[in-house]
Amino acid sequence: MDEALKAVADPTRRAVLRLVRDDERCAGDIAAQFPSMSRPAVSQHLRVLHDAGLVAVRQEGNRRLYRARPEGLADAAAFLQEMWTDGLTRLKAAAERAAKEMEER
Amino acid sequence: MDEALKAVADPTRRAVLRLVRDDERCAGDIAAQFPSMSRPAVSQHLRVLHDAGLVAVRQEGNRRLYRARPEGLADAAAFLQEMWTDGLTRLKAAAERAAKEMEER
DNA sequence: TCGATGTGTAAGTTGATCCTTACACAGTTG
DNA sequence: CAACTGTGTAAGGATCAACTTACACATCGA
Repeated sequence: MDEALKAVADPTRRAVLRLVRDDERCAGDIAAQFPSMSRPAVSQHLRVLHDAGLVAVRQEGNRRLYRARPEGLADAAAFLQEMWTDGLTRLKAAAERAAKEMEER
Repeated sequence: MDEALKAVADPTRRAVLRLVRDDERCAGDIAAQFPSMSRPAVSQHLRVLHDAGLVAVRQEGNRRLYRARPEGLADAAAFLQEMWTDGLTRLKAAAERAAKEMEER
């Protein structure tokens, strides 16, 4: 989970994930979306995503096709859900308690 | 959002967030939960969390009281929601299409 | 006012990240 | 077989991240 969150904390990698979420894409195709950085840099980002279990690879002839593996985000999503949703619920409850107290004076 | 995800990618900081999710706690109290690392180290983690908007601080006399700020996770949670929930939906749909194709042969 | 308490900040070390260029290598095509 | 394509890996540099110890400061209590 650590690895997944760290992987997703980088904006380039998030963009890559969005690219391969709907369609399988080959490495060069992905790299072409990032003209500001070298192809090996993108290749390394793909490696990080793969090591974190966030993408799957499939070789087809000469190319490597990547696609997103949403399951890899399960734990990270669970944590954020816990902290965010539940946290907001508690915040709201606390705010309501506070409002009530104000009223009672 | 970058900052929030990076902050949350560290296991110590996630533990800190859990600690201050329900109750306000003072810095020393928090640091005491991590006997394996120095107090300044925890103080620095608190700074990172604060800079990322994930905790709020309040001074009370001598101590500083921290509490979680779930709103700070909004964007990060939205991204994971998008990648994870939607991604799984798509995966499921794809699997069903594949099953149908198998059947039709 | 003075010592004790609670915390943040400075400086420095070590290891991780991110990117670049150069290179290696398999598969495709003529 | 030879040149071409598509991609990963190696090596190195610049920056960042996570600690540690030492220190600075404000507040509290006698």
